[in-house]
Amino acid sequence: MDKTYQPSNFESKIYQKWLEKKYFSARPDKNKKKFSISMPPPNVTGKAHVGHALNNTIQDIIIRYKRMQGFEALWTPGTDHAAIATEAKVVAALEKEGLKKEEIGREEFIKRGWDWYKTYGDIICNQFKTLGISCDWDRKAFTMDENLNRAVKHSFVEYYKNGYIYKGKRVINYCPKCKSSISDIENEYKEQTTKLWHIRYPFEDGNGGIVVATTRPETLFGDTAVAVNPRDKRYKDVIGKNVILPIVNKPIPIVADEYCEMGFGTGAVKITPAHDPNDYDLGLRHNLPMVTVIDDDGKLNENAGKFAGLDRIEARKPIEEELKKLGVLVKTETYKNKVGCCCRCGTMTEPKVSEQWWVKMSELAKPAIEAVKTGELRFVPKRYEKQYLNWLCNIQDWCISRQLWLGHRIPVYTCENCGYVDAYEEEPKVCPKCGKHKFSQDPDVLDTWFSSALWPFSTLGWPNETEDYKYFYPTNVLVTAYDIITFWVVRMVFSGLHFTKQVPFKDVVINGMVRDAQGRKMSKNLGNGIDPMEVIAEYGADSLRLSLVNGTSLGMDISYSTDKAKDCKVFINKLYNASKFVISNTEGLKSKPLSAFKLEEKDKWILSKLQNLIKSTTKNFDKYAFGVTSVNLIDFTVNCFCDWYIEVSKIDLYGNDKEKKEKAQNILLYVLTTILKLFHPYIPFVTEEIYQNLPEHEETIMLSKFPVADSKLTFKDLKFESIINVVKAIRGTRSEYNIPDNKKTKISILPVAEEKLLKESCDVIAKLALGSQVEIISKEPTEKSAKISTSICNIFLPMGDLVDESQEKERKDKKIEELKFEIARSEKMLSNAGFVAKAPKALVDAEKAKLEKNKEFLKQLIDN
RNA sequence: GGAAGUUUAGCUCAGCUGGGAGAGCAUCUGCCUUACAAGCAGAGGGUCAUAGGUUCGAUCCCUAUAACUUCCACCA
Repeated sequence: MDKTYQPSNFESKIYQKWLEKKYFSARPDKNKKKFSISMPPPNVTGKAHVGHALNNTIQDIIIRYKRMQGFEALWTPGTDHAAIATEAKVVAALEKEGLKKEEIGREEFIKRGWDWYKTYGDIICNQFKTLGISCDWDRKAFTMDENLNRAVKHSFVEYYKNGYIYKGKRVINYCPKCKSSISDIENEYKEQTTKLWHIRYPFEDGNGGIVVATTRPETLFGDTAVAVNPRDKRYKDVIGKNVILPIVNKPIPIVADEYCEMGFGTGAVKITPAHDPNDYDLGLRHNLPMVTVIDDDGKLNENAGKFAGLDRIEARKPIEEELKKLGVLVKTETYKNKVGCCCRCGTMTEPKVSEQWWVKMSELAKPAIEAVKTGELRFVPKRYEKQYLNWLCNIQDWCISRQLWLGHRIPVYTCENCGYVDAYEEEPKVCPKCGKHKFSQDPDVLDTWFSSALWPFSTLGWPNETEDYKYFYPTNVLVTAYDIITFWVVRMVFSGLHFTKQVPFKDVVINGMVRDAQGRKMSKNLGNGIDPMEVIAEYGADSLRLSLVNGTSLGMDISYSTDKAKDCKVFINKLYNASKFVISNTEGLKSKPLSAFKLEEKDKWILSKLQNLIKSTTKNFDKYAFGVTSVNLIDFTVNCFCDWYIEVSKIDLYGNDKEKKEKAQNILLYVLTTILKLFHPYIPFVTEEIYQNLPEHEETIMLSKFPVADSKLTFKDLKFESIINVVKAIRGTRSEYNIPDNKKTKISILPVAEEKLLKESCDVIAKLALGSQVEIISKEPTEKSAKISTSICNIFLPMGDLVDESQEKERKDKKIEELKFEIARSEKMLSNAGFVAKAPKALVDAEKAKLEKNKEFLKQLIDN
């Protein structure tokens, strides 16, 4: 082993070995229980970020834990083609070459897409590998793979034949930059400061009129009515009349509709059915014509007259000028509102009437709601089920068509001869209606989430009933961030329930978002993103992994800075060094069962604590409470094992008693091995590295058996605790007297209880409390000493003239005060009739015992 | 407008079914003690956001308030 912990020396080597030995691979095995996870597939658009690292670390902890418990543990990795995002990247790459996608054509563009998928898919997967995650890479899937495409087509056709998919015209969100429709959840509302234009629409005689307030003057050309509230007295008399649409000079009606809020603006709204979802509905109610004024590029079209060709936003200024000129611009005011933006590119989306493919949601949503209500599907933490239910209970139909080239093409074909339209899993050869052979396929592709929705089962071979599918499906747990509950979790659940009649996973574990040290979102604009690869390069993958989960609680956001990885590296270094100590002192050891040895108090202490640690680790892992578990593991390693047991063990290791030495070696090795195994899911590399250097070990730690608590190694009444207290008391007093650690002192102990224990522990006390000599005495020494009282003994540090009488008195008085306070507190509690009557008996008894003990201690203190 | 979350040490956060407030980092003091100076030992530091309530007992449960965050819906 290296002198110091240097992760880069072994991490990639170990990973390579794991891969070669196929430790990650899982195959159906009837003799074992299975445990399966499908990895949320990262997009092939970019590099891994810290969020991926967190998400994958959690999954890896789970899967490694289960694998060590003997489950046939499958973790399926893969990537997502992210239709819209990838298309944008490929378009941008083309632009650099001075090309447009139309110029190279659909086929060539798709080819370029595949180059992209390959390159970036490999990049992100390789980055994931450096994290040390143990997914079965041989099963790596991609949402555009042929078998997944088959699953997409199969499910589409199934939905289609059963009437869940339909084509419909309505207002959708259209991104003029991506040149595609997007679904409602992809439309993000962002606050902006703009103007509110108050425009007068004159009556037909050219006088008066109605003033409307709008944030979108450029849609004026598409106005086909002005609406007012029917109960609005101000406009009672004008309903049914016409006003003249300025610039266009066209009469449009004033209609009455509850949609108008009387209190807002002037109470009158211009209605543009082609460019606003609410206006569209209102238009339908009032039978209004629809006039489209903005084209697919976001520019005004011929209906805007001389403004045609202008960008929708840029057109505002000249339109304002024109309105001013016409004398119909009443006023403008600054105004804050929210506008829909494309979640991929941030461009303001354009509500647009168009014909798209939809999935009818109301029926599909029902079983998905039930699954949570019955507990078949469980969210951890539970509160996230509200987000899920809230969305599903108010669900709208899902717009699944995208006007893109990358992605799964919609398998709907039209017979060019008779016009018969249908969905087909395989490209149709013969028209079932007319028998002719020429078809045209729908040009659109599917929303990327359509294929992701099938992920947990399509990656296992569905729609075929493969062995994998039968054995591993449904998966056990899904780990994902809360931001895609609606995008993805919901859709997997209803798709899974519909197609496989089962929930695709039992537990949904929600991890938080990783933010920067100030709690801000990591973003390119702020430049505050942390590259996990850089963290790994500097501190190692184990440190990164541990730093992302240690001390966190599930579902909470994490403010991350690389300092955390540094802190973890410091700890791992500690573990590494402790291991080196154990290994160098157990060379060639043939271990024996610990029952073969006569255990002392210190041994019982560490062994009992370890059994409790095993129990709590298992319990917490089963609850997905990884944050608290690693804190406990670190605490035990540092504060029990390193600080006390290792130090104490040196007495036996370097002493002359052979049996004691062998016992110490066995216990050290057992405790270390157990710690390594408990820690392995968090820090797989370093634990494997150390494990391989142990005098006894199996082929790999990752397939070794996860520790189980041994009741034979669990003891009650851990007396070593009082020795620890003695040591701490001496150390404290030494520090009080400013005795430097390089100066040892004589320690005399006058027992008041546990005399045998104290006698046996003289060497321990000498070692840990820097005693030049430790003696058990039967009466107070005559030498001038500092005196320390503990519950089992009085301790004397003979220091001659250094002893400060007032300090001594102060310490004694302080201790007496403390005890008196404690006693008063206990007496108060016990004299409270309510407490004695209602509190649990064990608690009352414990309080009584404590009171007695303290009273005795106090008496002893005062008497001496 | 609807919903959820957060508020605990200087900082970042833990705190399981209500029974004496914890960690890491930072700070101060002393030590190169043969696993570790990336270390060891000791110390200081908190009205658990505020106000009520329930309870023998509240950081924890309930109500209200304040600040911040997130999700959903969205007013021209």
